[in-house]
Amino acid sequence: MSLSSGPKIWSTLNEICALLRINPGDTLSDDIKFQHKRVRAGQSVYRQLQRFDSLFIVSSGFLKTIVIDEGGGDRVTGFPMRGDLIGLDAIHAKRHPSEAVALTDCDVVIVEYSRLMQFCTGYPGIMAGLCRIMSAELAREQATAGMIATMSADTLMARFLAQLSDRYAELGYSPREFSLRMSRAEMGSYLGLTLESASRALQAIGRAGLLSVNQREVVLHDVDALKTMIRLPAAQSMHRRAA
Amino acid sequence: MSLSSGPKIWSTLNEICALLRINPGDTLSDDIKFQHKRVRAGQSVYRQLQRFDSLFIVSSGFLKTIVIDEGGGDRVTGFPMRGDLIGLDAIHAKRHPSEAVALTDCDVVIVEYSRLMQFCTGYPGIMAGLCRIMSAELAREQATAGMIATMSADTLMARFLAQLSDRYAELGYSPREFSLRMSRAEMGSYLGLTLESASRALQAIGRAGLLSVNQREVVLHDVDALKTMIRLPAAQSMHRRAA
DNA sequence: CGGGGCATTGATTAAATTCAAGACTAGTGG
DNA sequence: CCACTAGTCTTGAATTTAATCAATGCCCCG
Repeated sequence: MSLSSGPKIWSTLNEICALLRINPGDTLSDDIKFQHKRVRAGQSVYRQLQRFDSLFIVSSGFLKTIVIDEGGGDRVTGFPMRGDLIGLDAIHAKRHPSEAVALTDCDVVIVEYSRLMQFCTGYPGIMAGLCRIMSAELAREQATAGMIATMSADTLMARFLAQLSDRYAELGYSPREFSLRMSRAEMGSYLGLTLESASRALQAIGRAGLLSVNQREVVLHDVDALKTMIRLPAAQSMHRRAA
Repeated sequence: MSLSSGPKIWSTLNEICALLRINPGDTLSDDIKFQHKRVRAGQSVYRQLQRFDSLFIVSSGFLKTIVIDEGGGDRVTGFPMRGDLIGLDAIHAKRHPSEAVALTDCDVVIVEYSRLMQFCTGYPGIMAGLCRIMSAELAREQATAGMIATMSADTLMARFLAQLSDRYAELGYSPREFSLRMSRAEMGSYLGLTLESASRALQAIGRAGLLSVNQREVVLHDVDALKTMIRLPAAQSMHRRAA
């Protein structure tokens, strides 16, 4: 169905399971198809307060999820990329508490929630997979949340870069050299910092010799050192310039 | 329902659904029973790194969930109470990434995960309920996480107290007058503050006339005002004493 | 070539942490 | 019954960190 000539607009259930790294445990008909949706950079996959009916799987591209508080200020809660299932936080209230904005042109698979529930009853492997994904998300949030309160700006930034590096590696990209797809303000918001602090933290790590940064292009010189500084208890900060 | 003579040691599937506020959508046999477990104050329901096989539903008592980082320092991630399902973050890795410690004597229902999955395939209502619970947890974490980075210590504390008040109200206790079951250090850890800052924030709100606090006993004088100060954008802080 | 976002950098200010005493409470044993 | 002790909580002063305020520089795009 998908011709090499253009973007894919339908995926089978099997393909979806592969994207999500779920082992369905049954043979699935290739007749079960899910539609794709293309989203331009700057556009939203779903908006806050919008009625929930579908989850989305990122097939390609890079997005941010944000929560907009009463005051109109928005906070970045994540940077979904290929293989991520987004919209899970909307199941509870049947309404999206957050918004997913494409940072690059994106291709997402539309997974209607009622349909997903049907597959869950039919295929226990899919249900287990869904639970595992939600659990992982929960554990990740939990681990991150507390760090933000405890760690210094420099350490937070190091952790963020190390995480990004790992995710790129998983997707088969270079874990050493990549492009940040988000602005300093977006990074900062995600880490609970101002854009100035985010910039300074990045520069500080650069001065320590662990990376080179030029605008949004980053080269990590020592990924291991980056990961090491994360687990330093009270983080000897790098506020002196490298001699 | 439970005889006054002693603690209940078994619950039916129906009772569990009621506790979790799930509508199963089917009639369930009362022959399906789940064992309870009593936990003394200070004891753990499960420990970090322990192998995962069961979730737990809090039937009575008050607990804290903590994550212990490499350095041995622990951070509080939540304060589960009656009706809360705990251990969900362990499904993914089949190992508990956090630990649940009883702050008072507790009674929890043991829900073996493999059994739960079976009920999920048999009863779509239960599966939907589980998904809703996990989604709610996810949304809650997300909403809280960012606030910690953005809001002032006073505002965080106000928010925390307002939340506690709401939860007590839901359980049929007084939303105005209650006992904090945790230490200042535990509150602080949950909010990303030191114990001193937690104490000061509490005193500041007290001086503003919104509450009286004596050790762990709290009386909220104006719950609405408390909730109002939460949504003030940059929080005119209350660092002057009330005239 | 000019203009509008972004990003960096510096100086100042505000907030929370840290360090350090003391005060209250409950529990223990004389 | 009263001191005594351990644990928790409050309060104060100093220090530190990141936010804020304010330019300036850089790059891409029209």
